[in-house]
Amino acid sequence: MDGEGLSIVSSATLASRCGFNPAQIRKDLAYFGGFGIRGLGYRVRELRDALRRILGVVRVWRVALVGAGNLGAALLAYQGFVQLGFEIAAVLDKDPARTRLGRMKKTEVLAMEALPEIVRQRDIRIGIIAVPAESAQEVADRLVKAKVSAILNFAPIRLSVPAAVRLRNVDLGLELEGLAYYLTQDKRNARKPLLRGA
Amino acid sequence: MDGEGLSIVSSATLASRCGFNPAQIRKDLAYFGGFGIRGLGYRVRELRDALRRILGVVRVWRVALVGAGNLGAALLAYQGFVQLGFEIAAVLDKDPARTRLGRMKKTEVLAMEALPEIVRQRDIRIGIIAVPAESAQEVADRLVKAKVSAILNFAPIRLSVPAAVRLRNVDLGLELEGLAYYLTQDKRNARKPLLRGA
DNA sequence: TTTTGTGAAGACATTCACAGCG
DNA sequence: CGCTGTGAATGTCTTCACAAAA
Repeated sequence: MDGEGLSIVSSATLASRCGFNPAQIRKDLAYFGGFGIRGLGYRVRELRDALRRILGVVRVWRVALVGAGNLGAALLAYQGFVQLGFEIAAVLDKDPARTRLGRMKKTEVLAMEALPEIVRQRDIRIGIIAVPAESAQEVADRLVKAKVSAILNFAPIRLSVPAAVRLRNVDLGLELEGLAYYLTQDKRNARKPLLRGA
Repeated sequence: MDGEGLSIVSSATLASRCGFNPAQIRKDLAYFGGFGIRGLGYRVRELRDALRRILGVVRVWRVALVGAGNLGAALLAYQGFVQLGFEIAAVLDKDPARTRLGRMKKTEVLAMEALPEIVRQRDIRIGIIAVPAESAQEVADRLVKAKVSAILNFAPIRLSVPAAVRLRNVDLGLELEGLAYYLTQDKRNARKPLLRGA
């Protein structure tokens, strides 16, 4: 909106732009401290800066990416991260030689053994798991031992980590399943007695 | 569980395995029709089959993947899909020649012009958007025009599509932001007066 | 005026606790 | 007995509606 030259925005506009209810927007923003102006709305820049601060995006978070296969390469190439204040400060792989990115992108791929050292040296706080399901728990354990505070997991498996470690899962298969569920509800697939029986 | 030789499972076991409350498990399963046995639990295979039917995973869903860059390649390589009943029946790209996968994987990359035809021919119902944010809305429009019923969007942008089309978003940046938010709450980053002011 | 911030109402979700059934 | 299925109780989230403020 700042780019569009808007300097003020109302909860109603925000709501319609992102598909929520205006009251929702106000409640949520007010929860963090009420930086709107009655009768007017929210100053766009001020709001943006406040949200950045709240989300913790003012500082740069250094991230360790574990798994340099296709998904790892995609994440490494993903532009969005930088803008949001994330820096992939290290890429590791069980087998650094046989990766999909080699030394392309000028990123050296390290062996897993280097993890504790590199996390400490580069003050890394977040780990991304982009390895197959089989090795995901082991990688998670290593990340925890290396003292990252948060993990973003792309492996389709439920990891167990200490409560103190923030864990977030992105399961691509589950996302598709969610869509499939709604599709089966629709017209075409008749509402057969779904349940019971073979 | 079937693989582990378990033939019966209780809501309590299910709950502890996936981190929910037993009552929650029972409520949710009962909502779809009550296929448990009182005093005993749920028959594992029966439950699995019922869930598959409910989720619509008994049939194979054909998917069109748009965008053959890094992310597209990662999705194409992702094993999990097949097992869940998804088949990437077509890969398209604005510029089929300059893709990250070329003709590797034996998957031919088609030009966008082929979309309507291929969707019809191969009975594709789901589209995956793995293109940069700039072109995502255009791709979405094309998918809608080609009559897919659902879209899984990986571009970091809010798409607008007709209500009849199921839309699901996976925003990698947002996932990280969520983690960052919790990290800022923790010990280290002191709870400075977050709000107001520059 | 206009639009925020917010109690109160309403909707929705989770959990409890127990009747009912195998 | 043991465990499901389910009303009732509790808790949480969303929306309404309006006083307060610019």
